[in-house]
Amino acid sequence: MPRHADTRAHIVAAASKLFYAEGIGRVSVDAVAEKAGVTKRTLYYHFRSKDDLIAAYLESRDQPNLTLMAEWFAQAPGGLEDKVAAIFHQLAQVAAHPKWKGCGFLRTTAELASMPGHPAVRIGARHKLGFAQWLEGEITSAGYGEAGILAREVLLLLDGAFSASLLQLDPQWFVAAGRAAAGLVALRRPA
Amino acid sequence: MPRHADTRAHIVAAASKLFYAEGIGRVSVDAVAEKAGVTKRTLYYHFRSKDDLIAAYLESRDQPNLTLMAEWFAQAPGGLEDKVAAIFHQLAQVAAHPKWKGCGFLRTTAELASMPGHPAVRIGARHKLGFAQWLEGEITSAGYGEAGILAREVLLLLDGAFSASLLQLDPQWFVAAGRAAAGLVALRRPA
DNA sequence: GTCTATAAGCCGATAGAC
DNA sequence: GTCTATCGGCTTATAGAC
Repeated sequence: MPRHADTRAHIVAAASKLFYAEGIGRVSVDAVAEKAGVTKRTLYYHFRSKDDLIAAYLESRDQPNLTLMAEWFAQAPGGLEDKVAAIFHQLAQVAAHPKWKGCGFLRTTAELASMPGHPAVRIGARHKLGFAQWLEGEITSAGYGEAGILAREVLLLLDGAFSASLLQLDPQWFVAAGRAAAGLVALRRPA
Repeated sequence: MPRHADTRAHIVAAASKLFYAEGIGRVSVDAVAEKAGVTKRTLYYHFRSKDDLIAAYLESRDQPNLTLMAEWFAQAPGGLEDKVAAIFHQLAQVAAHPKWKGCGFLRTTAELASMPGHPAVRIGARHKLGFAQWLEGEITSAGYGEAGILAREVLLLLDGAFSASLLQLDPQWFVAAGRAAAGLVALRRPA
């Protein structure tokens, strides 16, 4: 058990596992503290409130998730269509695991829909826009047109696939979404 | 206040308003009973548990929501592209209202992600598949090919737009999704 | 309308580093 | 000694159940 330096990081890691697995509303601060191996007092020393802890949870997943998708994209062979489709195919693999429970950003913001100004909602919104902006850059680099529109269309299909796969418990929705995304990309292929 | 016959329906109506506005986890059974004007005793006479009440909430929104979208589709002028796009444009209008909080089916099932067998999740899954099947029939009637695939692609864009509009608080995502959907439909236009 | 469990959040005290 | 990070226990509100 770390004594001071990375106690905060340990708490965030414990919170991430529980919040993702159960949903933020079903996880108590007591449960997070117990999982992290600290007392509630210590937890409240590092975080002002549960809401702050929720925001830290999403913040901690922002860059890792974007990096992972960027790696899938970069390592996929073929043209832009194939690289975009690769993100969906990798997600279909991930979604097949029993512990997969959809997109933590979407689920968390769905739970916080009645609190529009919540810091975690802002972080979720920024995360999704960050993905679209990164993808827009890749589309532009590949020489395709209407990069901004196209990147947003892919994001729509991605979030739709997160929702449908979770609801139907069927990762094949990612495959279907990937095909649709590749089709939309192909529509803008430069001459 | 109704005395016996449709007490159950009144409870469901009260629950629907509260669950949609606040999320199922943030609404207590007490709050539903008070809003419905019944005692908790009466509520537990009509529903075995809060989970049953949640399932009844989604069940009560299934047909009305499908009917509404079918009406938007039927009343829109133009070809299949225009009729599909009309659903998205109408939803953009609805999403502009301050009380709009996304799709109740998606938000509820997101909250219940850790309970895959929950009756409300099954109802949500059936609702979305019902939409896709209805749309598949319309696409087939219009003479377009690959109706099943196309209907699912439209559903993916629809659910993506629900997620993005809620997260970014921007109904324009429905317009963007509608354009993408119309594009995918046009790809399958019969010769 | 009462019961019991549990939620979020707060306070008094203290061990160890400098 | 002071300051930082920790702990155990406590308060108030509210949950679902009967």
